[in-house]
Amino acid sequence: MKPFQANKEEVEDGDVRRGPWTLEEDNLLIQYITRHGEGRWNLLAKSAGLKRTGKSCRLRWLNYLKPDIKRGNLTPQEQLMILELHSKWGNRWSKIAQHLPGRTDNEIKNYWRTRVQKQAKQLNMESNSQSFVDAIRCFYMPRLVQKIEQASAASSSSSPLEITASEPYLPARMGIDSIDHQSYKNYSSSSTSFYSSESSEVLNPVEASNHPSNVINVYKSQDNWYYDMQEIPATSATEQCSDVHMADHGWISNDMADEMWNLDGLW
DNA sequence: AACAATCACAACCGCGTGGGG
DNA sequence: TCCCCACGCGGTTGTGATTGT
Repeated sequence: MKPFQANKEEVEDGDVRRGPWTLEEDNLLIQYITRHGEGRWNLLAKSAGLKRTGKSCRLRWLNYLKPDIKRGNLTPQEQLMILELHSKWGNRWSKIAQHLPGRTDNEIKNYWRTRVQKQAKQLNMESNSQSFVDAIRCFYMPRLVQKIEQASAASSSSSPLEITASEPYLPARMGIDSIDHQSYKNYSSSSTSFYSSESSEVLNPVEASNHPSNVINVYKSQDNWYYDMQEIPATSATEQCSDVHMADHGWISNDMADEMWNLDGLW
């Protein structure tokens, strides 16, 4: 949907307008908030001369007009962050959005519904099922990390290396028969930590009771996200994502691994 | 080229919460 | 304590764009 486009479906219910915002309305809202600030949305709507509800004004501002809104596709880093945080917090979109500067809860929610839930559907899984959570952790998240690494490698000539990993993170293809456990073990579900630049604190420290040293640290500096993948001892178990573990869950198969792989382009 | 199906995302809706009177 | 209001959150819907047939 293009912004600022007048729409024949626009509705005026009494004195309240609904539907897509016009450029004129956007300008009114921006000008008013620039002068008077946010808040008191119902009053703001009236005072600004907008025939909109306060709710509508607030939503338009927060999700679209606010200056620090970041537009464009989510980066692999951001996608990884969303997957990780959602696995922790569920549909707490606002809370998740707090850790993705410039991204709104609405945007994250839409991403989840259109991309992630689609994956679940195609795999005949419930998006909130443990099986799908495992699928995300064991297939998609490592692949995102791989993407991040590749992007980092591609840009390393012009900028400092942002991601540290001593070896290829995953085998090029990860069918169930070809899993390279030694390289795959570097990512484990229960041990990912995120850091914020503002506070330098661990945002969601998850104690990995079984694999305490298997960690990907994610932190932000300026406008860039950084990943710090710590090596883990060779003796660490790989049960989180091993074929044995998956078999225990009763959902993995060669076919499914292939199917997951074929869906890779959708991400 | 035309139509249908699907995607992406802006916008709306209902509900819960908290503060003030 | 109750009521009202503002606000914020999560779920859902609507619609233009894109892709497939």
